[in-house]
Order: sequence, then structure tokens, then C-alpha cells
Amino acid sequence: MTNRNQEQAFIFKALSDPHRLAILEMLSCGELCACKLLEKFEITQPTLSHHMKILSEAGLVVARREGKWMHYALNIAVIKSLQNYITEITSDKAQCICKDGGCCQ
Amino acid sequence: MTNRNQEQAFIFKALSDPHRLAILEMLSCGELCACKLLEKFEITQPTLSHHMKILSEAGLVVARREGKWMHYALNIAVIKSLQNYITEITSDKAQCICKDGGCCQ
DNA sequence: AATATATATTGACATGCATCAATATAAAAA
DNA sequence: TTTTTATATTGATGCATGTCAATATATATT
Repeated sequence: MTNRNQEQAFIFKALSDPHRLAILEMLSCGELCACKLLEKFEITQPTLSHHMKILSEAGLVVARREGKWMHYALNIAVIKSLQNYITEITSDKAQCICKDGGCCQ
Repeated sequence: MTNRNQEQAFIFKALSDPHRLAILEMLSCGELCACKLLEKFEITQPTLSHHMKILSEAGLVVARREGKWMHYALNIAVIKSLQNYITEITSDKAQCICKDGGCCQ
């Protein structure tokens, strides 16, 4: 269990809530104000703030303050990196434990 | 917040544990026996069984019994579908809430 | 300076989760 | 049929999480 697995597990945890997935979806074509996100969900403002903190700490979104307002945008680099990680760990490799010989044959 | 988001959130939750990511990685080049997985981690047998159940229920792995032994393999279709989902929700779209006009400009 | 507005933090609550020891089940071997 | 082996289930424990009401902070407006 590598460090990389732990880092990526943390990012997957941020993605493991349907509200947060919907938020990312809303950000997919550009930056949005928190107030705009809040309009679209049946959650309170503190709950939205909590979700945005989790997405930010995972690096999935970047936050920008503009006066009173917070603007959030996708962090495409982190998303692409996650995609690469999924591809890597699920692709066949030359060296692999399953080629060590069996314990139960 | 669509049904799709809820389904995929469930899959991301299965991916949000470093042990489970390491298990998927071990399965990346072929089917493995539970006993072989167990050898490689500092967890008890019931804990491994718990993790395999979560991965199975998420559809990420398929289980096959052969006598006393359980063999697990990646379910590539579900993994590909997850990849597509990530791409979809994070790609720019023609119709998007962020083009509705602002609440805070 | 006082007020209003947008967002963040705190504290509480109920639920969920990773883990283990103990036990149960399933299948093979003796 | 009894024993052994591989895996699953149960129950308990400590910790994390999503949610809200209440409050605090930050910024703009008057």
C-alpha cells in the first residue's frame, strides 16, 4: 500500500458523495459563485461550505475570492492525474504478483 | 443530483480506501485467490472479506468460487464506465447552468 | 461607524466505516 | 463422518462523515 494509493484514496473519498459530484458537474463549463451552487441544492449554506472545503482540500477545485464572493473552478490537472492513476493501477503489467505462482492450485 | 451521480458516488466510495486500491492494483494482471491477497496485507481475513464484498457490490471486481477458494478479478467494463463518467461530468457542455447569467456580478 | 451580505467555523447529532475476535458456513480430505 | 481449510458473517469498538442551527468572519454599502 503505497503513498500514492493513500493520496488517491483521499481524492476518491472527496468524490464519494453525490452532492459533490453534482457540484463538479456544475463547474464543468466554467467557474461558478458559491451562491449559484447553493441555489441548485436542497442543502444549507454551511453544508455547501463543508463540501467545497473537501473538494478544495482534495485539489479537485480551486477557490478564488472576489470581494464577498467565492468562485470555484475545476482543477483539470488533478482530474487528469486521477484518470491516469485509474488507468495505471488497472492495466496489465510485466511484473505482477499474480505471476509469482499460486498459493491455492 | 441524478441517479447516475448516486450510483457513481457509491463506486467512488469503494475506491476511497487505500487497501482496496492496492487490491485492485494486484488484480490488474489477472485473477487472484483471496488467500494470495491476504498474504500481502497486514489485515485479518475478515477485514479482507469485508473489502472484497465492498468491491464486489460496487461491481469493480467479480468473484468466482472454485472449490474452497474464491477468485477475484477486475471488472474492466465498470472501470471503463467510471472513466467515461469522470470525463463526462468534467467536460464542457453546450448547455450549462454557468451560462444562465450570474447571481453575483 | 453601523448595517447588510456572503461565506466560514463551531458544536451537536445520527449514521457509516475500518478493524478485530469470535463464530458460522462451505467444501475438501481423512 | 469427523476433521481440516478457506471464506463469510456477527458483534463490538473507535473514528469519520453529512447535516443543521447558531455564531463568527470578511467584505461592501450606507
